[in-house]
Amino acid sequence: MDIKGMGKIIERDFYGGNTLEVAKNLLGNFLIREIDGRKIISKIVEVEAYIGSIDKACHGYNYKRTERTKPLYEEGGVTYVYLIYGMYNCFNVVSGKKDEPEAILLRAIEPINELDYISNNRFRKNYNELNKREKINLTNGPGKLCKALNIDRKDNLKELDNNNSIYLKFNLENNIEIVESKRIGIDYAEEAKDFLWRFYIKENPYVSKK
DNA sequence: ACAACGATCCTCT
DNA sequence: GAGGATCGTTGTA
Repeated sequence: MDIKGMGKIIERDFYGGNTLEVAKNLLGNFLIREIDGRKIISKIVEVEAYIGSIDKACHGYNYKRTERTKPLYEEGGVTYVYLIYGMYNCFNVVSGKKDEPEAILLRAIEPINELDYISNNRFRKNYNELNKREKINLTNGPGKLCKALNIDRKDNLKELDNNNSIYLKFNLENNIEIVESKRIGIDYAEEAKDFLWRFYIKENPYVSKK
């Protein structure tokens, strides 16, 4: 399948940079999910940055090391997938340097192809059977996009490269305006709840919250 | 061994 | 906007 603007794979050094910059630079690029013999393509439209050294919302705050937080300490370029509320998976791209617990949560994507596959994962029916509300709710949240792409903890701690089933590719025709705002669902995080570390593509209909 | 919690989502009103 | 679902992870003992 030919996708307009699709460039080469995003390589490991890209993820190793400053996490806030990497987060913004992810927007507009393509997420590729290979599963069940398919290649599902979507566009990243909303992300949040987490930086453990200074961020009370980060699972690796104050360099906390547990079984769960292990992936955060890897050199940027691996996955971090965890279960939340006993029901939903959240997918992160680990960023920054080794031993610095930093990652970027993917909060929303815009589906490009394989719409029936995504629709069935989410609502057990084909895309043309969805109502307007269901169509926009396919992938506009961190738990939703994992359900849509069939991502769970089996996908944790994997390199984001061609040898694995999740990786990114550049969008050579990326032309977006970025909005910065407060992150969602971290009211407990004291001063960190006000950090403007949520980034999304202005006016994109698949963003989870304005 | 156990209690408390959570980077969410869905269904109401 | 409010409330409930649901269970792995974590801290405490």
